[in-house]
Amino acid sequence: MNRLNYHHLYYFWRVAKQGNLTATAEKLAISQSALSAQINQLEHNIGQPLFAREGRTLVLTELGHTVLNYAEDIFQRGEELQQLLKRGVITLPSLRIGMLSSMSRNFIESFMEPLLKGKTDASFRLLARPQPELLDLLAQHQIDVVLTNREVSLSDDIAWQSQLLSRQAVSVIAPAARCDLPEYIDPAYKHQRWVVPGSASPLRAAFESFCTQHQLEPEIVAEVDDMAMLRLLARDSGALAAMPAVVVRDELQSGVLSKRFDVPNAFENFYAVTLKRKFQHPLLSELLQSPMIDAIQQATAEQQSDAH
Amino acid sequence: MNRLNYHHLYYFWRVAKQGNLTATAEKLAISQSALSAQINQLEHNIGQPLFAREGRTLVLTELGHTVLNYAEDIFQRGEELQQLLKRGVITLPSLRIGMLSSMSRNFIESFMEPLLKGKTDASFRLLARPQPELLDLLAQHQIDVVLTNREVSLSDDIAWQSQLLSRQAVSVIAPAARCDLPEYIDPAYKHQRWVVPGSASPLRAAFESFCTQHQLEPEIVAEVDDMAMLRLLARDSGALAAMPAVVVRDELQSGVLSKRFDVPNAFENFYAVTLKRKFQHPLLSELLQSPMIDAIQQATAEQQSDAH
DNA sequence: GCAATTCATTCTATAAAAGTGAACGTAATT
DNA sequence: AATTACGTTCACTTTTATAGAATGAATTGC
Repeated sequence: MNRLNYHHLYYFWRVAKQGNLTATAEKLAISQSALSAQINQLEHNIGQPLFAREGRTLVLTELGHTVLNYAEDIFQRGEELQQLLKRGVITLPSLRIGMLSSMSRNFIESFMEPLLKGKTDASFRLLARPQPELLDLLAQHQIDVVLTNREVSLSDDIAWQSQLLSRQAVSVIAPAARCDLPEYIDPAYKHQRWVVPGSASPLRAAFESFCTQHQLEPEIVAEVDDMAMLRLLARDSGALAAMPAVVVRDELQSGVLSKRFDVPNAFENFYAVTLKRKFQHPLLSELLQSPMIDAIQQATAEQQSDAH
Repeated sequence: MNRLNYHHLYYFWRVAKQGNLTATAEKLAISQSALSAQINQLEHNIGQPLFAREGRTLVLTELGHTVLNYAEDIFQRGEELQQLLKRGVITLPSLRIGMLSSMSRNFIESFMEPLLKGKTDASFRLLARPQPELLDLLAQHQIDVVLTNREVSLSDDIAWQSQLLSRQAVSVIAPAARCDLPEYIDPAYKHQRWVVPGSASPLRAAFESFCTQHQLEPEIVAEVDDMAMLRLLARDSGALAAMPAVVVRDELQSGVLSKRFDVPNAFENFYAVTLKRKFQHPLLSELLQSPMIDAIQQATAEQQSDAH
């Protein structure tokens, strides 16, 4: 390998982010043959493939992912420079946050609090998608962080970095009209109508095991994957709900709903998943070490030791 | 400006660091005419000069310095990538430390302590030079940090960042044979032989004013700019010495020398000067926030409040 | 299951770029 | 005043990038 050709690397960066040669060629306003040739040259110089040609699509190899990480650092900084040269000021790029569709909006909101009331002038973008798509976007550096309540499984060629942000107990939530129900498990709960998380959720499993243990025979009115939806149903269906209290924070405060008790040993975990990279978006670094996170983690630690 | 040409930028980087077109062209194994043309194109694309042609030399403009900062981030990361691709491992580049020749070696050593006994496998390079040369090297990104006891004056086009590391009291140091001398200012000090810092040093000024104030009439045996030399003279000349205690830390500990008292309101400041950059060498970040620095700064704060 | 479609690769010719070397212009040096 | 050091300019050559057409291989649609 002679000297790294930064234009080849630039093309690689664009293609790897896009995941598609034809579309990238169009964006770059060159022919796909040219683009293909340039990327081949890069691979040839390096001596190893960056893409695996699977069928008619390009998939990053492990090395490809590594190189993409570097390229991301290099060209993000380059884009910043270009902006500076054009406009005379540096504006931080938006922080791109991906959230799992089914997550609690309240949780997300409190996570982003420093951004909202921030002295920072930077903007952010937020998108809600299913988990696999989020991880794809993350791998391609289309987003900076994924907020999820599902653990990520380790992948061969991508170095995820997963930070536990918070651990919420699952609570039994009742409408105001049912606040006669006791604040502990009791035969009164034996035959009740419930709205519960979807069966894909670990919360649901915990709830089911809790029912079995205490011989509850719940009538499941609705099972819903989406926490925002679950919240509405908890509020409006008249049924009991099993869910993390944070989801209905506002309603608990206003008294529309009331929490009866926590389901023991049932937790929802919240994770921030990022790629292992040298240079993190400065706003993200701020969020991940914000005092709110510390508070949550401390509380989490207490919960855990309480559980003992 | 179309799209940033990274090869132009690369050449610019090399030339700006070297400060000389001909030599850079030779290193890059291209003709200087080619190099000149490429850099002209970069400037033409940007629309503004990056170098001022002063006589027969190239001097970075203010914009040039800004661009160099970005280029440094970009291509240092690129070099890392190349190394990874070639050797399969990432080894941190050496941390390049510039020290003012006249500084206390003990101070430098304690500053670098985390590096020496570090779990880190990274190496460092250390060079001692006069202040202006150090600042030049820093501006050209040839070194990562300058350790100095002389304040840096603000420059038009370079954004220095100067961090006060430590503040050392100036002490009166005596050979073991003279430890009969009192531990406070006393007529006994009126006629003594002294070795003292050179007249360029603020320490010397402080010492002189101290002498005037207490009507001492010192016989100056030697005045020396270099702290390492001063240390040797303090140890071997038999004369008293005015210097920061840290310089002769070892001798004080072993009892070869003894500290009589601190000269009031006379301090030597130690600064770490860096360029304002987004991505600092990781080892440097470590050093600048090491517990040793905290300790020193705390002690400094106490000294300062003591002085009140 | 066969055409149509999508997406990447390969090949050749051409256009664009980066490169050389000699000549030139200035400032500093002797 | 001659020499040297260093950067620029110019005419020319070499290298590299690109377009476009042809090819191949995997999906998609009927």
